[in-house]
Amino acid sequence: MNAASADQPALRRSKTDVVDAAMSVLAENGIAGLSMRRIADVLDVQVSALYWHFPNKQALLAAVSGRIATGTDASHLADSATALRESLLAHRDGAEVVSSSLALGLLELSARTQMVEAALAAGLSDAAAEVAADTLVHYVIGFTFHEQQRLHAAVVGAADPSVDLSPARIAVTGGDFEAGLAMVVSGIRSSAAAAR
Amino acid sequence: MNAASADQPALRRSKTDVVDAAMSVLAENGIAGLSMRRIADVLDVQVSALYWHFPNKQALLAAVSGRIATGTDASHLADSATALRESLLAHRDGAEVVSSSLALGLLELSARTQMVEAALAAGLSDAAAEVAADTLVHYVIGFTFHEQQRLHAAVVGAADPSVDLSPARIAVTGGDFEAGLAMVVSGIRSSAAAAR
DNA sequence: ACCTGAACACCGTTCAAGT
DNA sequence: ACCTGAACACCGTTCAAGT
Repeated sequence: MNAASADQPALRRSKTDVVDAAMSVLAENGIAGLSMRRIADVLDVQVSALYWHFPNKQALLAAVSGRIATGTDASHLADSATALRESLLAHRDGAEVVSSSLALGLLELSARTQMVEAALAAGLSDAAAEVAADTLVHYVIGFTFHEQQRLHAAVVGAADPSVDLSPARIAVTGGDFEAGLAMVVSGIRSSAAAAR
Repeated sequence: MNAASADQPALRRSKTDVVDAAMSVLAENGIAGLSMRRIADVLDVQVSALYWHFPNKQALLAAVSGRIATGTDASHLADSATALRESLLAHRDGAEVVSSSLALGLLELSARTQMVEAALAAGLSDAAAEVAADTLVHYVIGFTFHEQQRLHAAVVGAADPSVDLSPARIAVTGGDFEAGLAMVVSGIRSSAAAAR
């Protein structure tokens, strides 16, 4: 017989376990299916148990956001932006999840910190570097959010049929991101040149 | 006695009436409180009646989005962006409502069309003009979305206390938008110069 | 310290039936 | 053509109570 017998009190879950479960629900069901009940099911626990670990759903979502937007090290503006975009793309609805936590002030983006440093190194003033970082973050999240919602709409078939979902158009998206990014970065650089 | 006596069959509602009701619920309760039941209450109608006018909530939201992002005429990139931003700011949670309809391909932005034209006039190629317009739209919506969620968080008190909500910081936001906008526009212009 | 069980006050959507 | 009434399958959150 096993040391853990069948009538043992149920094993304790950590905050980490709860976030793990949330990540797997997100991967399988997307943000629309990321409910407290489904997370509880994965953990084989009552919904109310989750509220011992997190005060509410938004706090749990903030922890999930932290898992999605992992720290990266990049010293150039474009590299930080690309790294942020890749971390968002690596998880279903990543941009939307991160966007909500960010807007509520529940998440600090390491990519943003890197962008501020890169902007300072490029010669921007403190205030301009903050603005530049926010501008880049907004661009990356906005673009990726839009892209991920369209991908999901394509799968579900909920989108307007006039939306162009042809493979050629989808494939081109990566290039569009980089083209727009180049414009934003060049604008940031020229604002440094203007201040010099 | 009035021509419309009390036992008359209830008066018919138009699609316009439904959207009107949705607009007033949005103004009073925000997007989180914009439920089909509340809209039905305003119209003094059963929830199911709304489904005769709109196939689902997203379609109704798209109509609401059309009301928010009203057509404007501007011939410069920065003017179109500012006009779009102002239309979003004029309605509670305007950026979030428009963002979701846009991502699902259920809304055409006249501001975006104007931006494409302005970019072409500035000398961009067709493809670059599309990218430029999308970049600007992402910037405007991302910035305004973030700003409106923070304003709401400030009212509700749901935000992290470390978030700086001092009047000075809030007042400075308008300037930050324009500073970031100037960077993006300058980047777009320089991409035209590079292609020349 | 961590969880159960049950309840509260909601959701969006469907559908037969009425006028 | 437009709406009612009722139901279905969900939500997030709270709270007394258990171990």
